[in-house]
Amino acid sequence: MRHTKTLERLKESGYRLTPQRVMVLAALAARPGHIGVDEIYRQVYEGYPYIDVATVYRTLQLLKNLHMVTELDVGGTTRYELIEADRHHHMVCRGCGNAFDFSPTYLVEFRQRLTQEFGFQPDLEHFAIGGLCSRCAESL
Amino acid sequence: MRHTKTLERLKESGYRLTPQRVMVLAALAARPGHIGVDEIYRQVYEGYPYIDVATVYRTLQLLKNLHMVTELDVGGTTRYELIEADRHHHMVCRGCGNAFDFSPTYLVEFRQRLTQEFGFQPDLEHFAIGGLCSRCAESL
DNA sequence: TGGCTTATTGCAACCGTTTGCAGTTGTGAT
DNA sequence: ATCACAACTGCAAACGGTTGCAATAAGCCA
Repeated sequence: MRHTKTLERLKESGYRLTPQRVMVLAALAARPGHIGVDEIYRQVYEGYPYIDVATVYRTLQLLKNLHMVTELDVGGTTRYELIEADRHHHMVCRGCGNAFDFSPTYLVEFRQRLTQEFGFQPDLEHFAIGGLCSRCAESL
Repeated sequence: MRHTKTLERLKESGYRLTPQRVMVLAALAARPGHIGVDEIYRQVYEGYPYIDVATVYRTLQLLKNLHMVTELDVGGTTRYELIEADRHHHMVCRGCGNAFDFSPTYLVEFRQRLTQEFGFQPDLEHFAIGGLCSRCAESL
């Protein structure tokens, strides 16, 4: 169970461990990578047809605030991913829609300059950048 | 008229110069800075009550694709801005919601590394980053 | 175990944005 | 000036996501 620790953390944070939340987390854990709300909803629905989309959205919102999932905009559709130990950022290709990872070290210089020169503290935890991957760039 | 050139460019690109489009551009030009769809809609409505929100959205989408406006997400609400000669990026404060500008030079190192090491070509034209401005950071 | 409190849920209505469609209108050619 | 045609519009319906509310149930304590 990849999400057992996440469940414990939820409880420790003072939130209730409802079946709906467990099932949403199970759905997130079942499929590695970025998964859409509709997929989560469908999977939970299989085991519990009384589930409401609103609950799925509220759960995802909660998990996002607790930094347990990342919200990621992939070509117009919002997708979610369980946060694992190894933090990374995303490059989302506007050609094929795939998401690639890159290390936070790529942004340290950028962050430093904004902080030093403007006193601005950028949110870079869940940072994603659009663009064109090498394969799609070739096939143009 | 700050947007006369934009109008000409629209026509040159093969798009029709409809009254609705002219009025949307006028609304964008009337107020400097970032402006919301509702404000644009209301202002156009004053002079032409048959205008539909869908038309406003479609026009903004078109102008965005032609790189004549920037779309900017300021604390959950989407805002638009006419692109003028001096390009800049945005820092959006999650405390006060204000948007500050910074020069594209801040991102050259970041872009170079992504391109060289992954072959990924990031879209940085209309780049915005969330965070906390110095004033809001102080008052915490 | 049972009862209390309050977070959480399902429902339905809502919001901002997008889309299909049939009618309209800008534009370029005649 | 008129015509023809595709681009464009307004409308209404749809979409993804959010919110207010009354009913439910998780967690805690006795």
